[in-house]
Amino acid sequence: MPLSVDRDEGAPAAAGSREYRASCVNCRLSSICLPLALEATEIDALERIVQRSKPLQKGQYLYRESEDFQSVFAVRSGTLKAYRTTDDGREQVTGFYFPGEILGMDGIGNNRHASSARALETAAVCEIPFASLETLSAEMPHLQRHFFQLMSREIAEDQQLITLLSKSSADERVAALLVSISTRNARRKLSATRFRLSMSRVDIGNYLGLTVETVSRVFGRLQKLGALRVDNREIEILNGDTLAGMADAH
Amino acid sequence: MPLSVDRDEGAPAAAGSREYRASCVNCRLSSICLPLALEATEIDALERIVQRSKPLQKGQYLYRESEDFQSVFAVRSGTLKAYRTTDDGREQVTGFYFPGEILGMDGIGNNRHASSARALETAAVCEIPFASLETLSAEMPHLQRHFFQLMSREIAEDQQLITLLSKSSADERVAALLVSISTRNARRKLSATRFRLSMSRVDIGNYLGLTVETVSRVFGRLQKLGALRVDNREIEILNGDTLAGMADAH
DNA sequence: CGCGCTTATTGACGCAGGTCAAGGCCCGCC
DNA sequence: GGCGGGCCTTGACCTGCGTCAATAAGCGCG
Repeated sequence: MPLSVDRDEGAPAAAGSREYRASCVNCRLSSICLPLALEATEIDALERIVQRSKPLQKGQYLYRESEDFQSVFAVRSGTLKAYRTTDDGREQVTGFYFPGEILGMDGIGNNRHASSARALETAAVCEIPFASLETLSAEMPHLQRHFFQLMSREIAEDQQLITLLSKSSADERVAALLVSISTRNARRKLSATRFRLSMSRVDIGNYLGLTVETVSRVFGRLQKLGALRVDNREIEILNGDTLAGMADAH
Repeated sequence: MPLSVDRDEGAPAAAGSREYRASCVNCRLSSICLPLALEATEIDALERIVQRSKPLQKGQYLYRESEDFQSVFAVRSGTLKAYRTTDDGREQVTGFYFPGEILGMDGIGNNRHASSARALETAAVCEIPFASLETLSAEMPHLQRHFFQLMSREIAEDQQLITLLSKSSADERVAALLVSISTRNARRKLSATRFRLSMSRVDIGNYLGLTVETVSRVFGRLQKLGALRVDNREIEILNGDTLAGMADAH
């Protein structure tokens, strides 16, 4: 199997190459994951600390809750889910991560991962050792700021999920997730209206605080409304306005 | 009214003083809000950027959603709540902040506050201009790390709330909040078993995704169980184990 | 001290979504 | 290609919490 696992792969490696050094310069995801203001020499310094590792197979762990925290990760291709396990064994999916997005930042606080992360499909990530990142950040104000911003946005996004869980109906929750995925696809220049869900109904339900059955019924309802066409995991958004309307309001 | 508004006030100002310069050295909350590893000269540099401002009266805003972000704030005394308003006007309380805790970090990401914050009772805060904090962080590795950690912990806490909202019953949610308040009180060397709630039932319900009526009924139930004594806003925890048991598991 | 307001409690009732159960479909594997 | 196991859908029923409503209890204020 070639190194490139998916069309999202940032910089396609030369066929047969085993070269795992990252190349942020050529990565077409850099606009999402890097601060734009970095200069060439700065990107170079960053590249030197970033490690590109072997692709993860579906179901493989990137890291596990309460493991020592060493690095944060940028998704190159594929999708991952992060989740935490409660004391009585229930899981809570806390996020889905698409190419260009950063995960693992919840481990910084206690030097220990606060959640587990695993691949929903074959996925490749860049590993960014946090100690190096800290050192580099002290020298590169843009980078420092960028990471403060990334973390802050993660907070803001979690707060949005909190609001969703606390105040919205099942229909609104599912609509909001679909809109979110659609928006994130658009940012990666993929179709905002047709895509394949990489996560199961169970994961969706878990993330949104709903049961599988309810998720399924909601898909049915949205389809009947003409907002959506659902064929198993293939989604086509027929009426984005309807969906957006449900998503961010009453 | 004297400057000192509450026994939580970090460094009691000399009577009649109008001196709003902060004194982190003398502040007995510094163990919560500052990195322990800072050296005296470093604390000094930090103090120079921290501003201590006029106390807020109950209901006054510290900042409002979508205002320009300038600073983060450390609570000196009193309690604040942070909340965001959805497009259709509903509010979601995203957190309560007690002395020693930092709020406003969700504004860094977009240079714009992602939530509003107002005082639940008379409260005093230290203002920490973020631009200065960034500059200083680049020079002081301990400080940089400390803020990364603070933000990371905020993420982890939000994720805990997500889990609570998504997976727990009304009883469990209320129990979890009480345990959280109790723990935070203990950290400030206050009683972990007897305290006065600074927030209304409405705020509690809003935060936990419940109605006032449900919160009220839960208090009733917990009381009948003998876990609690409730007298309006006065709480006495009679059986912390029962409560903790409900809080963090099924 | 009594007036009016906000906050809290309590009860009766309804419904969104959970639960349980059954059946169909997709897909990897031999 | 057909077998097996997970994934998804659909239906019938049940329940925890929301909603509505009425009353009470705290509290600032004149």
